[in-house]
Amino acid sequence: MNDLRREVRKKIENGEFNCEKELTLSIISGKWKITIIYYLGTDGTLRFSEIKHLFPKITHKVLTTQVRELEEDGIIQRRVFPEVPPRVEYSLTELGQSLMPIVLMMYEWGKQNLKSFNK
Amino acid sequence: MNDLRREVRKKIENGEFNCEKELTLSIISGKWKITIIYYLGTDGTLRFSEIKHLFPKITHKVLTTQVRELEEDGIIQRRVFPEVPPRVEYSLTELGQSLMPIVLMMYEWGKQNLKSFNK
DNA sequence: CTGAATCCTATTTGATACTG
DNA sequence: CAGTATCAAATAGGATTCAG
Repeated sequence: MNDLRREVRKKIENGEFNCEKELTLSIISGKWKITIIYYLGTDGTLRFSEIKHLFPKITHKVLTTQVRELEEDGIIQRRVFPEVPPRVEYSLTELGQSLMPIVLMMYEWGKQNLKSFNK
Repeated sequence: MNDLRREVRKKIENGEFNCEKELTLSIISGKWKITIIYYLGTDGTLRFSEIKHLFPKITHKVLTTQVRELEEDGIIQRRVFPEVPPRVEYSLTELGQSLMPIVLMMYEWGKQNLKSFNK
């Protein structure tokens, strides 16, 4: 769905309208992004390895690209500690924080409607 | 991103937790879905051709699959009128209506943060 | 520990043409 | 008008390996 990301940014540059919802969607779309945002929003700060631990099935590379895109979008902050071995901590930016209400609402909606989908 | 759709449904069947947010995301993910939901939520009922008209660039086939998936997820209702030429009208179900606050929030967030992304 | 580079595959979207 | 079928293109996600 990163097609959306690029496409929406292009639309914005061109001053096209009607892409506000797509903008928001394009940011949180990605198999792990909302959950990453959710955890960072509730836990505060997490190391790369801690996030990786939260998703047993995520690949190293995939996590890297997901956080990188979120960083590009200004949603999360990446702080590198010049140590050996390296330590990298991620946290929500203010912009990312402002996304939390939406994420929480999605969480609530999902919780309330889980049964409907459990055939 | 319909990979998510299938995957989340499987998780739900297996009684796995922590997929509430993904459930919500999996429903609205898709290049045109939130916008379709948005229009149906504000305009009420729309014919297939009317929706198609709203998205000059959408393909016949793609629109078909998007509405079909939304229908499968119980978000929209499809009413077929046995006429010639055929008429098919789409509208939000109650479940779909309950999604509107989220869609509207995404709209607002996008509107307020458009500038941040317009470098 | 974090992450970069490759390579590979499944999925999604799109183009096009055909049907009742 | 609405929908289907087929085929092609793009890309997101994953497996694996190497590096500082």
